[in-house]
Amino acid sequence: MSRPFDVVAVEEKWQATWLDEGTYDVDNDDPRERYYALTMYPYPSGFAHQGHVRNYTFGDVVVRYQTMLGKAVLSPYGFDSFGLPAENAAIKAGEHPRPFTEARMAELKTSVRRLGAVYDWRREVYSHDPEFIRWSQTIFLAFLKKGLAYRAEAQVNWCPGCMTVLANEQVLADGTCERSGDVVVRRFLEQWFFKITDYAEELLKSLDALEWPERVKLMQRNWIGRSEGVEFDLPFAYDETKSLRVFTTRPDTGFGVTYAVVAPEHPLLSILTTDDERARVDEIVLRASNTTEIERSTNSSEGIGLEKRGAFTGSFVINPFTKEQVPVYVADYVLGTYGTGAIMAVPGEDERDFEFAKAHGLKVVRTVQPPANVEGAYNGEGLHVNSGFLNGLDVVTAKTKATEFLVEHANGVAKVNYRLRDWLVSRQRFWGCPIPIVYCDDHHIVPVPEDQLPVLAPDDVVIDKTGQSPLATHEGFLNTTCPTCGKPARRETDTMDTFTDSSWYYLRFADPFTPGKAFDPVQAAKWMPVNQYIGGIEHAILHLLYARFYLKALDDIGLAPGLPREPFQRLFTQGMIRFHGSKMSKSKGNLVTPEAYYQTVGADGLRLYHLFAGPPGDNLDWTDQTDDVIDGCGRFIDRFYRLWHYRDVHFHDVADETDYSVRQATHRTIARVTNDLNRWSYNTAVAAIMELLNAASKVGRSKEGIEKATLDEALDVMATLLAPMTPHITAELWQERHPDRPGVHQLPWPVADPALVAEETVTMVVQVNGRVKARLSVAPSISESDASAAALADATVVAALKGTPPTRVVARPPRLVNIVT
RNA sequence: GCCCGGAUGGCGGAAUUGGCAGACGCGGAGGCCUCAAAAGCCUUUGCUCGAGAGGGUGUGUGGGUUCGAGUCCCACUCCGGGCACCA
Repeated sequence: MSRPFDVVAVEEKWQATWLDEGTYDVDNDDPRERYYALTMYPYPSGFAHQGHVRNYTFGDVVVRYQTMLGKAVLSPYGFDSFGLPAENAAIKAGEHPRPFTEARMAELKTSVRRLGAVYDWRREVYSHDPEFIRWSQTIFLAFLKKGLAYRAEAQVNWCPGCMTVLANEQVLADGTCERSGDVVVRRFLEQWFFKITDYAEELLKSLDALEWPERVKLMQRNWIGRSEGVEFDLPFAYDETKSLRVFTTRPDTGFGVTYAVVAPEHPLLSILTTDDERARVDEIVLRASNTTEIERSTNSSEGIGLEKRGAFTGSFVINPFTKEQVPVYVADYVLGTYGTGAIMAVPGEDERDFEFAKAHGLKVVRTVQPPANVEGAYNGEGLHVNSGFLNGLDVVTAKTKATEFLVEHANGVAKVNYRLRDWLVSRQRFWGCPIPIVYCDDHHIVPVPEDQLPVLAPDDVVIDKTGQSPLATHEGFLNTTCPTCGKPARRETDTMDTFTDSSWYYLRFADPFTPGKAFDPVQAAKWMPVNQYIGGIEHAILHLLYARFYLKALDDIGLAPGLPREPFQRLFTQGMIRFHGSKMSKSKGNLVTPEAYYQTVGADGLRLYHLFAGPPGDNLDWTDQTDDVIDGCGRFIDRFYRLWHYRDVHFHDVADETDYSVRQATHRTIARVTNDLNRWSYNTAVAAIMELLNAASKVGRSKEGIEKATLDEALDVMATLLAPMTPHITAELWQERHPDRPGVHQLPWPVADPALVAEETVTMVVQVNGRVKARLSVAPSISESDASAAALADATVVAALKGTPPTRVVARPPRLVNIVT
């Protein structure tokens, strides 16, 4: 592309200006109305790719637009710089992860600056900064003190090859480790947890008030998984003083309980198991303990070996509804970690119970009358049958009655259960925030005193290819003394999940200035909550849930007084970029870097493309046509540049009707673009400005020409509207024409003149039997009868009617009249 | 399997409340400028019948509600995403 101006020079000039002058630095005591715009801080993966470009373009439009609306906009930048990829890359290169990570940070920083995205760089944070680590550890210890952090034995995915715990995502579908290929086993390990389950109800309830995409809220609701039911006792048949406690959401189906099931991990299992059955039960328990949860579920979805996944224990319990004895089974389809780890099985109304009953020849009793032709389990609405005192009742009523019955006769208690589990934060990794704990033989778990924080990982670690946690083998780090008694002690060698860093970084951004504090709540409160959070949909659950939990917990332990309990008021999730159909990512080697485009269409052209290509929330396909569209965006900027310099424009002196129509278009564009920006419809905002340029250009270049003031107004408005989107060229052109005025980005956002937005005449469509026959120009205030009369008087309409009298005339003035014959 | 979202020209997409389908852009066709090209500019472009005026048809498929449906309802197909034994 040949451009009418030097793109690179213009863009570099303004990038330097914004950076040197700190144009977008904001102080905590700024008197203007506040706006906190935050783009999720990135994992530093090197130079930016199109996903970053898209992300930071959207963020930058928000920052610049809100600034022009007169607000003090907080726009910080930082790095989620701990994490597995750096550790793995460092192992591969035989390097320490820090220089590796910092080199990638420098690269990404170069990229975002070159894009023209503006930040208050004084507030930059990164997770591996010793100061950030200090406060992450302080928060951990505060959680510990208030009982929100605890240590417990947990079943984890353990890779024997890597000698470490794996996250579920790191275990492949066939149950092997994604890195070493070893078969992953389940293992009990002492691990640190955060008590996020204490907040399940609040996390669920306060979702309602958030201006987030509904699907993200829905995903979180499902993840939390609230369910209401009853917990009650099934007495042992041989000894009614003992009982098996179960949880159900369907107490109304109690008459259909034909067996009970306990999880392989259930504490009463050995008591329930008779000698005759012990061998078969042990087999189930062994199998379950060697199988990951992923495998367990894979088996079920493929329907493999249900009869092998459970066995009779030899014992019976009494169904409190029927007083009948029912057998107790052990099966791995019941989870030890949910509810009471035991269930009442109702094969008539529960599909899993039905399948299991079929495989084991157990009795099936229907308690809710299903519609005709239902074969298997039926869990829908219906009237109760075979259910004693519940017969004839609908499900809701029967639930209430059955709950009352269980409360009275079976130690029943109404109970709410959540699918959400406590957050396991221990990672057997090196490149993360060390957990600040010391283990002493006498004093057990001892927190590292605050004046000894931060606990930093030593630099001279050997990171070799075994993948063994380097901290556990580093004698100098591992061996310490007990802060309480001074005797030799061991340090905790696990690090924290990196999601802990991203759970509070937004608070540090709000106030990284107050010495001796992670953040001063009074200062942070000036910015919080984040008004607009922008990021990828892949963080819909974990990051956004953990961050919500953190802020609530910080408030409850007294570290965040006066702050809101929700961090992110408005959330926007942008779509992914796909490259010929598959996800664009570094690991797939299909990155399209922005560098080449900076030379041709510039950052402005590339930004315009990302804004124009489609709805910001939709996925974007990078195809063979993409470069053509990007060139088109560059051409648009060039056409704007030429019109700005009156290229081929003719002027006339006295404004006429055509000029008036240009003025109308100008003000209507202000209204449209403002509305579009507020509703995240950047693609239509760009289209509206293109239309205005087309219209002004057409009139200006016509033989009759244009009045200068009219064209200048249109051009100034276009520059202002484009300023958040294509900041470089608009800043340059504005400075050129208005050297004495403030820069375009310091201007107030334009306001449309209502008189020019209002329409004097509108096109009214006349239909005959729903087909358009005529278009009439009418006043917007036209009455129903006038509209009908005008329609019926139209010659084309009369011709189309061919004398047939209308049976009905539907008038919807001023847009439409439909004549029905 | 369950739960969500989506399907509009050759392509990306627009149509905010049920009221002119296809804004804007890409691509295509024709033209102007030029010795020629690039760049730029102009015209045109859903499909189809017609020389034309004009007509028919058209928003994944089938049905429905309505004077009127891309938009609402029912059933289905395909695509994308989330969860995956949570009792």
